[in-house]
Amino acid sequence: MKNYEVVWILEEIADLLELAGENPFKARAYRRAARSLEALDRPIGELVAEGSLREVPGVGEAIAGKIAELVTTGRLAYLERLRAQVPPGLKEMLAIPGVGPRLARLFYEELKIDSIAALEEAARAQRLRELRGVGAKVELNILQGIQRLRERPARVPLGVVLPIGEEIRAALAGLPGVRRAELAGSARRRRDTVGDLDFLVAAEDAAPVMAFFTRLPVGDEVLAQGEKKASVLHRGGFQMDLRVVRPEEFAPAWLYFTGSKEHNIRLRGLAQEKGYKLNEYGLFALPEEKPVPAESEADLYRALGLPFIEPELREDRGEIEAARAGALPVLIERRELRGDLHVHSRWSDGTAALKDLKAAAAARGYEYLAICDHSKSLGIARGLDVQRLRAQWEEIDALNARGGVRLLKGVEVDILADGRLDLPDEVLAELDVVVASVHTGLKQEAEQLWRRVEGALRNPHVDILAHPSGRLLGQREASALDLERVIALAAETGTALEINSFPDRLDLTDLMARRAAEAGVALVINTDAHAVDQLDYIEYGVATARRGWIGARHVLNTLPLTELLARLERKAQRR
DNA sequence: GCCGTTTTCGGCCCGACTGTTTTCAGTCG
Repeated sequence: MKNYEVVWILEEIADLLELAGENPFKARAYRRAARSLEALDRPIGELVAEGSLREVPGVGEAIAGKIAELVTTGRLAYLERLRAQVPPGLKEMLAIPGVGPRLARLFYEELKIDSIAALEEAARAQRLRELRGVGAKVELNILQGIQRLRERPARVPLGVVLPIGEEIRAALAGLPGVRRAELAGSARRRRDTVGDLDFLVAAEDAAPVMAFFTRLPVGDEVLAQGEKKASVLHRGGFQMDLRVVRPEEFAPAWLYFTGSKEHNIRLRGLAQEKGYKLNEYGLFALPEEKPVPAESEADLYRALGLPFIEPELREDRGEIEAARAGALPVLIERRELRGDLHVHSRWSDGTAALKDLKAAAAARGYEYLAICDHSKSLGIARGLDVQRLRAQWEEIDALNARGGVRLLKGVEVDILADGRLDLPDEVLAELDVVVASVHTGLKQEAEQLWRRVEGALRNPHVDILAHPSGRLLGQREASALDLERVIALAAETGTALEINSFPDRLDLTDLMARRAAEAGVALVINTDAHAVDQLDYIEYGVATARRGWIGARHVLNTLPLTELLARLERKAQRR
């Protein structure tokens, strides 16, 4: 059983406990355990086998017992009892904005409503308003909520919302009376997808900022509006939230609204231990609530006895413990990258000429750029055969003769459905960089996929496995390939794994990249750019790496050119 | 259900907004 399957089940138990009207702290305990296990860097089965499950924060005797049952038998009697007790439709109702466990339960107990469809019908028939605490407005909101649920895109890729967020942030920052405007929430933490875009503004007078925000041309509908807080639905279907605070409240507010929720809960717990109260307005010494001065987030962390924690780490995935122990990682920064090792040109399905890519790389301060066009089997992408590949080398040599950014001869060679590579070894041996990837047969069984990838990893000429899971955000799930096995073999063979920066890939994910780095696997942050401007996608790959606790020492394309080439050569010579 | 330089029992993060209410419950983040 996969870790994420255990996590889902614990979350389902939490939902069901809430719907059953159980002690809410019990449900929270299951959620906390789920969060801890999500961040675990080992298979849960191993912990069960060695009896160390209870060392995981939030996992006590009862939950450990249930996980053990689940992992060893594949079933959980407790869950089955809960499922039998709570109709499945109640859980589905929780997805409707404005419907929580109490309302779902009320609808079921009083009106026997056990599905979204039945709820919609009852709301239309105006039967919900008969219930105590429910009026016409709630009924209307539920109908709109159901509508929105059907229309809304799930979470939106970071690469889509971040440019929008930055533009609006800049506009807010330019308003008269605004001292500061920043992104917060999951966009600031650089999660791969963003549910809603959060803005925080420091201003003495909130009214003009609220007025501007609720009348943005890109806004479709104002969902909520108070004196200092508003929510607007963006035309793209995602929600945008604004908070306006007084300038002296900015630091605690930014900390608070950046989250994650789980990180905040831990910080508040630490504050309590130290005799403080922490909220979005500041840190206060109890019992008289005397404010503790803090001009920055770093001041607040310091008051709690911690060093500054980078936003990308704030997920309660061990960063609090690491901070307390003085063991926070030094995270990679974009300027540390000396080149991009996976770029397409006009030679296959890219749009840019080699000379323009070279100029663009120079403009970004790079030392090298690997041209990795597709190999011939990818006909749809005008993949290169040996002859055209050699012709491309001539152009590369001519450009390199002029000095400046060094173009590396590379290829993105297809791992064919039968496991062979799409180019002969003797050709691969002549290249500076070989990136291998699976583009077809992504729906194969895990074992079949594994045999294909295993062959590529064991090939002495393959330097990098690109976009290992094959996922496309919002379009295609990760393949069944067992990435734990890939990581183990990549470590053994000295093959690097790619963090692909393309906004709908971000593959490896933050968590998998972290596991790979911890297993001693070298990582490469690439864009997979098919156009000049896409070289800037590198920002999202760097963000993913940072969320994976990764520093420059784990990443091959931080190496100077000669060291990089020596490192790539080393694998080929291991045989 | 978890957890403990106050604690093995009694707590468990905290506030804004909304809607239905005459003082608060539910939801959300």
